[in-house]
Amino acid sequence: MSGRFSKKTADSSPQRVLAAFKVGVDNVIFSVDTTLNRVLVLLVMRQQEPYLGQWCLPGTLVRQGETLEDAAYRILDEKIRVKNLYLEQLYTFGNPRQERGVPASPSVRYLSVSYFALVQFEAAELIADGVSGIAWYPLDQVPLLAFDQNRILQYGHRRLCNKLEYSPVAFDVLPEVFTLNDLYQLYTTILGENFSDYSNFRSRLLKLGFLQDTGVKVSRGAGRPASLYRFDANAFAPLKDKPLVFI
Amino acid sequence: MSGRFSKKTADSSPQRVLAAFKVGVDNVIFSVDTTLNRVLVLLVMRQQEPYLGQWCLPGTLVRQGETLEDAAYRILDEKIRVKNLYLEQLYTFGNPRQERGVPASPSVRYLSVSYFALVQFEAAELIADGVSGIAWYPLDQVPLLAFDQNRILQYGHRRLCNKLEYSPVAFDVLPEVFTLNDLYQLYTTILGENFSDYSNFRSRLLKLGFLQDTGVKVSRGAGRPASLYRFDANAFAPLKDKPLVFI
DNA sequence: CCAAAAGTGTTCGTACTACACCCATGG
DNA sequence: CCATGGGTGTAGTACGAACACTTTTGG
Repeated sequence: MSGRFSKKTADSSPQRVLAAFKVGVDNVIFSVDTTLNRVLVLLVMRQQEPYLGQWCLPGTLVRQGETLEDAAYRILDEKIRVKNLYLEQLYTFGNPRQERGVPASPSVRYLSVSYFALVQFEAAELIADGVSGIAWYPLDQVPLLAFDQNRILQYGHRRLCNKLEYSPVAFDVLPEVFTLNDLYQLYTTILGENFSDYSNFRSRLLKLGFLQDTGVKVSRGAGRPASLYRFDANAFAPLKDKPLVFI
Repeated sequence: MSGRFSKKTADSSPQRVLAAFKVGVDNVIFSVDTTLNRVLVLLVMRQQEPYLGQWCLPGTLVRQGETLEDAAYRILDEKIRVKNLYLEQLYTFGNPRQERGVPASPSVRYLSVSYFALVQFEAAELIADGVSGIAWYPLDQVPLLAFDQNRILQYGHRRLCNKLEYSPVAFDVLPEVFTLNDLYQLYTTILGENFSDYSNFRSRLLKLGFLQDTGVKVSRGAGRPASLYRFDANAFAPLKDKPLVFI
């Protein structure tokens, strides 16, 4: 039997002490500032002990009658107003030594179900309630977070990169119409400069046929005007769960 | 603002009724019978109400001082003896209407953190404790499970297929040495016959260079004897998080 | 000798890479 | 007219799909 099972304490006494839980949802909310080429994550400042005054991920405890996803959307709604977004469950962390501010019952464990979200930076409007701090942090400048949440963030970042490669998340977070350069900027900002050549990225995506050229041109300063494209979800459907369409 | 946010009830009364939770871990444990070409999942029969006598995924409530992963391994240890296995967290389900047998406190919600496991079928030995039913079910013959767990199973099956394509899980569940046909059988059983031609599968994997030919030949009935190979984790390391090495 | 299983090789088409090059606009 | 960004084309290479073929065993 492998060493992995060393914890096995063949004790099967009928009643063992179960853990009692508070369940919270913590969101890793990303956005992308393509003009400054930065990936941003939304942080809030803690208003209570423990970790008072320290930055952390926006989170909440789950209420009665509320699904986990409900709770995740609720935090989002409390912190930012957005037009489009993508949200999905990320991972569940349940460190037994990590208790959260529930002073009345010190033996209650805190379980964190984390959600991953990607929102449109330009259209996102932070809701400052006057008291609490809230800010977009560039991913490479994130400080030490409360509750060891940097691990969650790291997890979320991996998910962000993967999602971009495998799924059409990008279009959930781009405007209705966009130039191919907008799309390319989003990809390079998240995946780094060396994921693909622009012209190759271009022709690969166009060949797949789910980007409709609207015919409308838009001029951004100097240079030839660019076509505006629209994502065609129907045309994309057959490519669902085909691997790696976007790299 | 999108319709997605219709739940937003601008009520921010300071104290809302938080949900209290029992947290359980439920395992989706797969194994592969390559001789009969079947993917199997481990089910146990419920011994208590609700859903008494109905099949379900092996699960447990999380105890004090125990991590989620601890709990997942504990269930495994209680149900089967295995040599090698792969285990990772799958998804967390928290339906607020789905209560679990905690009759003393009807308002306590049940939260299910599910884990995905893959074990070696040949070396797995089910632990029958005389009372409870336990069995490997072929994936296409799984009955209606308690607590709507078929959703979890479906989720686990998707993960199984993806894992096989992206990561070297297969080697966690094959013997130390194996023939290329053993490996191929594992893949076809899980992914279906039409994922790749044997000879192409062969040459692709060998070219990648993380399979060491031990030189030892093994003869299985008629036909030319096959070489036994060994997975070289070091040689594989540089291919980590390179996409789609196995398809 | 033949069937069965292991292993090798070949052909063909497609897809990615890395560029070079043309186009349209603002200053 | 030229710098700037948008867009097209091409040569070389690599790789996967399909399938023919050789090798080595047991009966």
